[in-house]
Amino acid sequence: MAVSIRDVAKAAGVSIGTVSRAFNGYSDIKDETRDKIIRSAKELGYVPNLSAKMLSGKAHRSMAVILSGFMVDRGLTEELVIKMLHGALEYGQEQNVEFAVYALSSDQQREKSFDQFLAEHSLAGAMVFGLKTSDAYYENIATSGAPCVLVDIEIKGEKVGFVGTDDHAAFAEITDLVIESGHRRIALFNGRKQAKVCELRQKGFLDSLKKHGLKAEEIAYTDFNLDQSQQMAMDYIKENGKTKATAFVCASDLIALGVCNAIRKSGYVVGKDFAVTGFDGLRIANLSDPAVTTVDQNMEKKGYAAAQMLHAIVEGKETERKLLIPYTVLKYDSI
Amino acid sequence: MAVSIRDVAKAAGVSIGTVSRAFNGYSDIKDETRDKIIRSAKELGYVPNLSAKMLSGKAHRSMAVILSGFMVDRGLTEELVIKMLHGALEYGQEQNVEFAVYALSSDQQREKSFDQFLAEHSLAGAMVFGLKTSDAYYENIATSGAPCVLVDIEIKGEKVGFVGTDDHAAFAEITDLVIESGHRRIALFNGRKQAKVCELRQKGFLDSLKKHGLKAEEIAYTDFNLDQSQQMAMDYIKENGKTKATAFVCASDLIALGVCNAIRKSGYVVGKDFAVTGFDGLRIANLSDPAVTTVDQNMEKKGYAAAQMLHAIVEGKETERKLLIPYTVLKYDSI
DNA sequence: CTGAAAGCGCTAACAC
DNA sequence: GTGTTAGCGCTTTCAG
Repeated sequence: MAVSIRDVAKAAGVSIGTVSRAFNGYSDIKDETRDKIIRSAKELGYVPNLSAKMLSGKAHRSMAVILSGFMVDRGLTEELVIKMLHGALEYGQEQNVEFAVYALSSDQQREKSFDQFLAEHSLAGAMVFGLKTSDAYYENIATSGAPCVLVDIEIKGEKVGFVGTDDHAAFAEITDLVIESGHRRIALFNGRKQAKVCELRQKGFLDSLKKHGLKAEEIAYTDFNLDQSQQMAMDYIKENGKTKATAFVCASDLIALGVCNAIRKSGYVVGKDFAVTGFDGLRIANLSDPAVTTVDQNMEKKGYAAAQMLHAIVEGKETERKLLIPYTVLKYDSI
Repeated sequence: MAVSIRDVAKAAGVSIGTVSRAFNGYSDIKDETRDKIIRSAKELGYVPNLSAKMLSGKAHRSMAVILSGFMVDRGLTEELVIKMLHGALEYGQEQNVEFAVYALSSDQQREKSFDQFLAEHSLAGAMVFGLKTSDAYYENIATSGAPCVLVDIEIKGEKVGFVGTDDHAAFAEITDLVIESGHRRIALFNGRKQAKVCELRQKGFLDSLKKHGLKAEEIAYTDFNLDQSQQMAMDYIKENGKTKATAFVCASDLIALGVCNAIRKSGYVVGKDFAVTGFDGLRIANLSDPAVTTVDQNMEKKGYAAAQMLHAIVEGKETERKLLIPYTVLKYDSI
């Protein structure tokens, strides 16, 4: 058995209560006594037992970042996940609060409710990333009384917050850009039809077209997947050449890169024969040649803001419950 | 206060001991009683308190993945981190053991020893990724009695395991490839001089050259960083043109991509005027044009294997304590 | 099969 | 200032 507070007390010749006080920064204790206790503790290699601490009321109450669907949607948005984590964990380090990261599959969410998960892990709250409307927690969180901040998917609830991007505005803006560069026949290569963000992006796309008196030349749905979008674009270009859409507005950078590949493989030049835009601001979009015009979601900021909002909710502070993080349009030579 | 085992006991008209037994799958309990208990528990929304469980000896004992330097080395190897996590967490889901992920800075490692961290979080052990020899845990883990598996950096210790890549062999192999493609004046663009892996890779490089009766044309050190390597390659090519090295063997894909950019910006063609190789098997290496010849470390397998090894050590099972995961040479048109 | 009771390590009154 | 003690929620003997 590990060394406990009792061992320290014995070694220092005091009672366990005194040891406890010494460790919890109480002032009503003689410096001398405290020093002696600290010294004995160090010698014995005493490590306070968190479980016991929590049990006796002193909630350590850390927070968590829950990644939903992390194991399923492999490789889609690794960079976004990492950036979000960087942001969230940075906030944690700055404020000296600990964030543990967990990946929870749909099945795991079904087995154990959001509240149960938090309770089991003695968590004061969690921010959730990657949640889909079909996930068990989607319903779950709305009715849970526990502090929760969602990234990129909005749910209303007692202690629930939301941090996201104005997908509609961002997408309208990038579509505007394509139109302003002279294109009139424009196709949308969207992500999954069911996804909330895709719905918003599509709406932004259509609203921009409407504003300019245009109509969508084509709307296609993909799995946010490079190979698939490449194949679809390949087929489309083979069939139509340059007689139909001359610009491909894509719902993600991965889709856009697939389209770029298709254009090149079909013997055309990206940015000259066809315009392509992406969405996300992934590094590869910039490394591609020509660099793909895209919208940087500022995912790191989102992670940071979500952590901050969660912390505020947990602490019972007043805070905005809905936050849209400014995006950045990155215009490059692909249009 | 949340509902406790006592409430359930009262509701079901039994004692708390019986409730405990019912929940822990003991056989010596009447089905009828168990059903009643389960039902009451569900009605009351009972959630077992993990802290109490642990305190009373029943160690829940989950494991952790500790990311060292995650907040510092931003953007370097996101893809590798994610792949490692995918592997480790996949093992966790398969075996139904929970892995929590923590990011610990050098400072945090200094504040609290590895053992303390584990104890505080009631962790049975941890796998550590991204550790450097200068990190506090490097010394710490060797003397710790706790189960630990390190990825890509070897430490010996009582319950310490290692999962990595045969960097020496891999690097010799890719250098062989460059030589076989006809190059004779070959430069190494390495990573940080202090890094263990860089030492090994350099050795592999030199051994391959020696085997073919060649000598290094140039050895340069970078920070595993695209911009920096690009600048260095730029300067090198501007100064020497094609009169010196005609091939750049790089210690990472990021370095290689920087070199490729430099070659292009200098008006030369990658794979024709100069050969370039990378290391890591990042996706961008493949998306680049021409795709960069590289070595896939199979990071996902490493993560999986590390989780598996850790689990075995924690459970006290016999297991290999050192594992080199096979790498895959990906030959493309950059050489 | 089930109840009663002794802790697990710690905190927080309450004494002295 | 410091010792004493009653729990926190749960598991686990030990009786019956």
